[in-house]
Amino acid sequence: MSYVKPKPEQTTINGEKCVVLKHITDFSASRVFDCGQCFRFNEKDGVIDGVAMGKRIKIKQDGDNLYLSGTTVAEYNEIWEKYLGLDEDYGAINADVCEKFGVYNSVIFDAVKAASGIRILRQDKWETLCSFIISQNNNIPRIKKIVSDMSRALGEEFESFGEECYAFPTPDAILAAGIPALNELKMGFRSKYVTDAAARVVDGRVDLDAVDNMTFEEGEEYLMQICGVGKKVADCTLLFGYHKTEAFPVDVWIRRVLEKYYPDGIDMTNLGKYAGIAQQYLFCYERYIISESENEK
DNA sequence: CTCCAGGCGTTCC
DNA sequence: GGAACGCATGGA
Repeated sequence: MSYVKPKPEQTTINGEKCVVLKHITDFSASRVFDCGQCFRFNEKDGVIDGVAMGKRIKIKQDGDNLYLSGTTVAEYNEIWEKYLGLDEDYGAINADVCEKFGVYNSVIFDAVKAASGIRILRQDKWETLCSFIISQNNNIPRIKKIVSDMSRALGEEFESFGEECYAFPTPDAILAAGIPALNELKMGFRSKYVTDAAARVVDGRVDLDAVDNMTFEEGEEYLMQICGVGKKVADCTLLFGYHKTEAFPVDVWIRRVLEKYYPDGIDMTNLGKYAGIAQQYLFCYERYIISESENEK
């Protein structure tokens, strides 16, 4: 049975116009935005609120209904369907992940189950690269604070829902602000890395659109020319910013999870085109299941 | 106080 | 080629 993409409809809740998607499957809004792939959304009173693609959007999930306010059906079709990954058949992807890793590999099986509902967002390339440079040797709440502060300080201002909002800063704005301005945002040693990335994009030494046509390995090598971009940052950028779903930064950190169960190591080659998605499931498995069970001790 | 957080560059062997 | 170390910052 083939996947039927959810169809957006205009509706109204509490007098407010919004877009509704009915009968969505394999989608958990709270997990999608809390799983560490995206740093500009926050959940409050069941509403996920943030800025992406230069626009403010509020998202509320009620069972298999998904409500998007601050947008229109036309804009959903143009931007948010792909951004949210609602154009993809995650039932099939998850089956593929389990098959490639082996259904008898209990870690992956449990991870897919634990991470059920997570989708890989198709985020802006520059925002993804910059955010994951900031992520290094840092924790998610502080990454979110720095990204938020930087957007407020250097991003283009616009109004939404009667509030001032800020787009993610352009490379030009960051380069113009300079390292001292980034230091004031408490970026620490990452200030020079973000500046180097911005400078390379501005002067054309790095063409982020050129990565679209590269293989995963070519994209890795290309992005790693930026000072402060190693394998981990490059892989996360390729996965979340370019949707190159085979990206798998296993050498850097995910092995930690697997070694708990496979002290002798497991074969990480030929994991298929969704290895990056499996990687994110493992990250969430640790974030939501392992960490929580350790907290209970 | 120390340890850690979605790492990376440098230095040294 | 890989191990050890420093790096800014803030929370636990």
